[in-house]
Amino acid sequence: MHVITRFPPSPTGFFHIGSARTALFNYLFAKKHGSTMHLRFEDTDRDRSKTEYEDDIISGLAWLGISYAPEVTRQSERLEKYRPYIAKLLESGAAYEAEPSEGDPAKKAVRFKNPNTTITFSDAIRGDVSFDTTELKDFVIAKSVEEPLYHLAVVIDDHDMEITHVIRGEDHLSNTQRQILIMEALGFARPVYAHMPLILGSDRSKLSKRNFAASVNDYRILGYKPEAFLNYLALLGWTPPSGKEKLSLDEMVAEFELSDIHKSGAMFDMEKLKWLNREYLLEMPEPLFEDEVRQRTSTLDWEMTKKLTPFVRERIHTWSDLKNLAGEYGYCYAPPTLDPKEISGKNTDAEGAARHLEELGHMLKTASFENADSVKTAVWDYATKEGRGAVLWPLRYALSGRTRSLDPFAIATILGKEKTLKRIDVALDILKE
RNA sequence: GGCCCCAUCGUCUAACGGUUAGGACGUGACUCUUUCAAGGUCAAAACAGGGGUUCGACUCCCCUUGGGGUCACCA
Repeated sequence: MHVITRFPPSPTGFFHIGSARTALFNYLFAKKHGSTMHLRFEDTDRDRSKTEYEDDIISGLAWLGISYAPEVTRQSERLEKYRPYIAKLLESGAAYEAEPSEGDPAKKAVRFKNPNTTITFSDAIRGDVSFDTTELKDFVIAKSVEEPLYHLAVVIDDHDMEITHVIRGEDHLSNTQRQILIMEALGFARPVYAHMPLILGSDRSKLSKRNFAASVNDYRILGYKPEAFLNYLALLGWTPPSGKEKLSLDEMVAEFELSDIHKSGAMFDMEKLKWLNREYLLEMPEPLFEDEVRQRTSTLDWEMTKKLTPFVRERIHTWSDLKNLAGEYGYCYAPPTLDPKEISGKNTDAEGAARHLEELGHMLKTASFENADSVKTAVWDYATKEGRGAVLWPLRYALSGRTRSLDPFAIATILGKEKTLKRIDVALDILKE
């Protein structure tokens, strides 16, 4: 099948997650058919269009790994291309110059002469859809003979770019009738339409720019991996035939079909995104993961953070969970302040805690600190004999100064033998006071 | 309000006339366990309502209800 798709954002706001999914599906479909997607900025509204928004969209696409044909088009740069078509419509009587333009009284707006018919088109996702165009009246298609408006520009661009499939949000469903009307007046062939369901906010309404984290860039800042975010986006409104929930971009391409896109809107569930992101974090190769952690914790002592990393890896969902590292695992970076009342825990008393810590100190002096297991092996029999709670709580507390922390074997491994023994001594001194 | 689209657990979804209506996230319990997580096991949780069609409807048709979109010289 011959396929050419396009992603036509209007640079009037930051890259929205709904737009990102539209881009993704257009990319997937094109790629699936050995074709490419075209990026086209719909910036006929010069007042609202900003280059900073273009930049945001471009960098967002790059972040997500969605590629497109190298030649990017802008409607603002194609103004002269539209003129002959407007002239043609005027000439054939399909359109006429009407009242003065709102912005400029010297110019006349161009209205499309509505034939008042019924337009029926077949949507790849929804089947046949019909509209009676009568209520559209004679709608305006250009501010003047040289300033086309959205519907006209889209139709001409899609024709010139030989777009075969228009995959866009459901919010464009009722726009389609206008565009088909123009298309027919111009004698253009119809593309295949596919109107995707909308991504809904937690109140089930359209995810607007006012909603929290509606921009792609928000997710980069929140510390999500682009692969995970993209994967989640794909799942909102599409289920691959394999039923897989975790799939790479290439796997998506292989499985993608328009007919598998859903019809109804889907709420964005941050919790599931977090879960998926953790899955991606967990499967990262060790060196890559360490590298990311290092870059994101540059203010901390890397020697220590590096040792902490394997334990942290199990516990984070997004990179931003790393922000709390110094707080959450402060005891790794600096000796804790101990509360004498907390040292013993609830399974023993101060006397017992002191006895156990003393004994643990002896055992750990000759133990291997190679890894958490080796530390565990050194003290496990003793702890089991004396009561694990009675032995291990004082140890863990002596090392962390926290009622909640990593397990004592992990902490000991991270700290190393010297610091571990030192902290046990400190705790003992406090107990003896 | 007119027009259009949509309707399965709280959420994302599977089912394409015949299933104890399945899975995932989340939630709860239990387990593991020195704490907190993670892990393991189990559980609760849905076909919006009403009519048809059919031997048989989550699946097909109609109506109602509900939700959403759209009605610019924005895109």
